[in-house]
Amino acid sequence: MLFSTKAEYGVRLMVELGRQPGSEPVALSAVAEAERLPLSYLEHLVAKLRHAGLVTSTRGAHGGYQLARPADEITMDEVVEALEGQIAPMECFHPTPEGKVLCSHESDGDRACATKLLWTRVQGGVNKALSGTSLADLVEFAGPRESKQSVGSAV
Amino acid sequence: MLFSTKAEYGVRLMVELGRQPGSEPVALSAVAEAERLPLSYLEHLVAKLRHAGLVTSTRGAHGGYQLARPADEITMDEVVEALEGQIAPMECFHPTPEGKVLCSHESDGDRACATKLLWTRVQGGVNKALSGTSLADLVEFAGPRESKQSVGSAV
DNA sequence: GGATAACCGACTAATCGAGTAGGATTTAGG
DNA sequence: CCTAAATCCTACTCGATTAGTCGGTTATCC
Repeated sequence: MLFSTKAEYGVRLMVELGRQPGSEPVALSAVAEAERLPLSYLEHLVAKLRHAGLVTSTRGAHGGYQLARPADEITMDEVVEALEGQIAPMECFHPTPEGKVLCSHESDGDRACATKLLWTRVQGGVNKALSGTSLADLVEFAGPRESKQSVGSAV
Repeated sequence: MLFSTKAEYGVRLMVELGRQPGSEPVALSAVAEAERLPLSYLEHLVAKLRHAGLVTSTRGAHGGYQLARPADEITMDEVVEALEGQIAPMECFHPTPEGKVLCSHESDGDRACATKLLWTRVQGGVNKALSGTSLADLVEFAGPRESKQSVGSAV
């Protein structure tokens, strides 16, 4: 598996927030029930999303969570990275702030790391998929609440 | 991390086999030494590659391993899948023999799984990167033995 | 003040990754 | 035939991570 249920649950949580029409916060317990996910586990995940600045919270009665930004300004690479940590195909892969890629094997001496080409391509593919998909895309795909719409194979 | 060191080590092992010029088998201990990897761990990995029909072995003294096919006929999706198992972004993702994708949440009743769109795109990106890269590409990228050639940033 | 809900940290069970260890089997060469 | 070199195979360990649970604290609305 490329990703764990943290990404899965967390994305579903975000979609659930994104499909809420109003501007009132929605309680985590409501999300947990709607998605049939354990509330106490969601608490951990939503904390990560909050620390990443993707959701805001209001405490106390009638409190809950909201998206920090409109859904079409949230890309899924932010979401998945907040939940799973740095997205790199391999342990030795350290993207620098300037966008370059360092491979810790590079200092091996006699040659460039043979696998670098492959992992670079894989990371490119994943990154493109994640950053090219917004939360709004998923909300639209999921359709309005309670109405199961037929979903074509166009992806 | 998307992949573990199983993929990393296994790919490096394959590259090492691919850069051997002759048709004689190379001993795993030679690969282990060249790549500075633990021999006993490589044994596990090469077993997976053998079961997948990617390498052949000859036992006994002067035995070792060889590629089962020319390097340009081996694509990296085969290699990585042999080492890591089915490449799916998420637990719930089950590709059918016909190439379609099933999501176990699909039976949730009230709607299609909201995350399906995202994981489908991610899988597409990874698959394209892996199946679009052959072992020969990596062998060429790594360059000939013992001569570190300058590697451009073109990827 | 009580109910509601976010927040926080500690704990747990199961699984997986990354090896190690030890042996059994096969084969080339002397 | 004997031995060294190799593949092959099973079992084991140790640590990290996943997927949670649990109990308690704080903040807020009514």
